[in-house]
Amino acid sequence: MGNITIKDIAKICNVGIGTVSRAINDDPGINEKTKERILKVIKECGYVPNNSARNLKLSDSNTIALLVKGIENQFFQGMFGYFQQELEKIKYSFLVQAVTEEQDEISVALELAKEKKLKGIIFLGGLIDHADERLKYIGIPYILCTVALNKDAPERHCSSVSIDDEKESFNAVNYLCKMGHKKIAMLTGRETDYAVGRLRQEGYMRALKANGIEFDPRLVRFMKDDIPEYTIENGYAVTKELLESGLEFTALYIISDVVAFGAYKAILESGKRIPEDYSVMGFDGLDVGNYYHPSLTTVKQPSFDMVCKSIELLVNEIAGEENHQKVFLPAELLERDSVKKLK
Amino acid sequence: MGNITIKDIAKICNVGIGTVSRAINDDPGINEKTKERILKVIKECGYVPNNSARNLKLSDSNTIALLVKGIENQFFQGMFGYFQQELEKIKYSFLVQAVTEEQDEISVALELAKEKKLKGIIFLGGLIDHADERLKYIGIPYILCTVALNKDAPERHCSSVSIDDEKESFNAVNYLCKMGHKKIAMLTGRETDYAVGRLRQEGYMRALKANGIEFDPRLVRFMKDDIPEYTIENGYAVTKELLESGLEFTALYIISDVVAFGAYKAILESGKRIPEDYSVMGFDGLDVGNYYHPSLTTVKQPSFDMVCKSIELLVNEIAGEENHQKVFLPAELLERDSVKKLK
DNA sequence: TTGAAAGCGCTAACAA
DNA sequence: TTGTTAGCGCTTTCAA
Repeated sequence: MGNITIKDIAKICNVGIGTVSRAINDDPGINEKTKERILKVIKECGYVPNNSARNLKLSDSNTIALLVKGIENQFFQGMFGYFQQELEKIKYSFLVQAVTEEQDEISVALELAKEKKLKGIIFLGGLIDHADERLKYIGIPYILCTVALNKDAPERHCSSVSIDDEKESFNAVNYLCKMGHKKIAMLTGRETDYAVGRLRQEGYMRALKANGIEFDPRLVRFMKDDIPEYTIENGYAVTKELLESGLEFTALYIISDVVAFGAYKAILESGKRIPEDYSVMGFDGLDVGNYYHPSLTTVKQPSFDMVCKSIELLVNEIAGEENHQKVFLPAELLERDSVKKLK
Repeated sequence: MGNITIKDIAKICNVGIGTVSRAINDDPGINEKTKERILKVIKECGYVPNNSARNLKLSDSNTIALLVKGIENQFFQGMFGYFQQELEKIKYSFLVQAVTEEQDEISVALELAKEKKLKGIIFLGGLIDHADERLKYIGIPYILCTVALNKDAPERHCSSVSIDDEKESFNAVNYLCKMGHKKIAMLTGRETDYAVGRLRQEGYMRALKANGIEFDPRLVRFMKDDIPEYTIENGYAVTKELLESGLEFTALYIISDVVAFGAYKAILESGKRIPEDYSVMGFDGLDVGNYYHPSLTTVKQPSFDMVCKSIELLVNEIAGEENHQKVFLPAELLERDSVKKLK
């Protein structure tokens, strides 16, 4: 019996469907008594309005959607709550749409925008190295959040919010150098990666140079192609290889915290200690890093600020602002216990 | 210009809207040439069909929805892929809908069922201790997956798939006893919990009894009320208190792996070792437990089997089967490195 | 192989 | 304060 419609309710209550609609939608121009009576019947019948019909009719919603490519990404997950909370403050409703690895986020965005009559879209992840011209058909404001911006990347016709990957990576490695490390290995993205992985590697190389350290390509290790990219499994496998190579190093700089946790396992399992034998530095600033032993020193991405800035830019654009901005927010080095100072 | 409709396309192509619809939907009864021509125009115009209109018109879909309460739950996340893959095999489309802590999963289910004309719903998490009579209005088959079934819980008018929490918990603690442990502490759910926490605690107590060990209530610790329930933070806080209490114990049995990771931190931070000073046993069987040091001995819930069985029951019900079943699947004890054999 | 038209369930404008 | 009605964009008969 899932097929009761507004018509049935109207009939039962002996009113017009317009009146039922008014009761449902808290319309001011309705008699309290009538409303109560209708609501009572609705409850008794278990009537639920059909959202498709509603969306179809409504000329616009007040909804902003968050399109997440990589919903399992812990760093992203930490941001959902912030989005929800901040969007609620300014009276937008909020919708999270997960996009799988295989799905095309542009198609999803296009469809969703129409179906839900969205006011705006925030892309979280994905869209890395292609600007798709179909985006121009989207017809509503959208913004890219936490998307690594390769300098060679195609120009986009929208605003974006991210960190400056090259610079923050430089700072991280520079910190390791200042702590006395001279042999610093790095775990980065896949060898073919031209986004985050490349940018952070560039920062690494610049920091070495600035500290007069010669770059040793053997100390840079790429995520394996046959394992999902930024995972604990991949970190474990790559670190194990690095350790077995017999190459000397005192610090290991890793492109993401999750990968670093895999490195922890490989190091500890080999009988070595952190940070006594190897210092480890991560990137992202996941809370869970506090709960590893020793707690992970890392670069914390300003997720809350990124959320706020993204919303601000998007809302401005919804309000008519036409200038697109590329905003880079500063990250923060979190000194915890996994890096040792060398004399 | 996000407002192109099927009508516009029809006009441009000089055909009826019916023909455009046929082109979009791969309808057999359409001339190949016409179809190509229309598809070309559609692409050029960036036309995207409106799903609301489509859903409204369609008399039924072929979609099964997964309603997840607690999308951040790692154990659940591990199941998404399985659902996707298994549902695809039998040609159902698949939809994940996250339900937040505050949302009412029944309302969400009711709305979604109508909006998307669903064939069936799988509830993952939530719905623990209340059977809501509104569910009878849902009008389509649904099933409860991984929901702890308290024996006192209200009778439900649907099938369910889960493990036998009491029994598996008994096995886990019995194993610790067989390994020579006599002082076994337990970390369980909140003190007010009447679902998983209570059931697993009952298993714990029965195992102690079966092994002639006297129950010491001081060794049972509940998740703190001011911290999200099954989290690493809570595990850390509770374990820290337990350690500081000075109570003696050689093994710590923990209601969930994630909570156990928090316990790891508290133990290691206090200068003690696992398993030399304290053996630790988790519950769930998360892969990530392999990457802690030492790897976590735990009870693995048969997530893949649970997915398959849930789908099987649901599909049978969609096909007309009327008997509801409560299925309990066996869990598996994963012996890894965090439990030491005492002489 | 095609076009015209009905109607899915709802909201909102208009009339009463 | 209420009922009636047009029409949102689509699919699917029915007739041509």
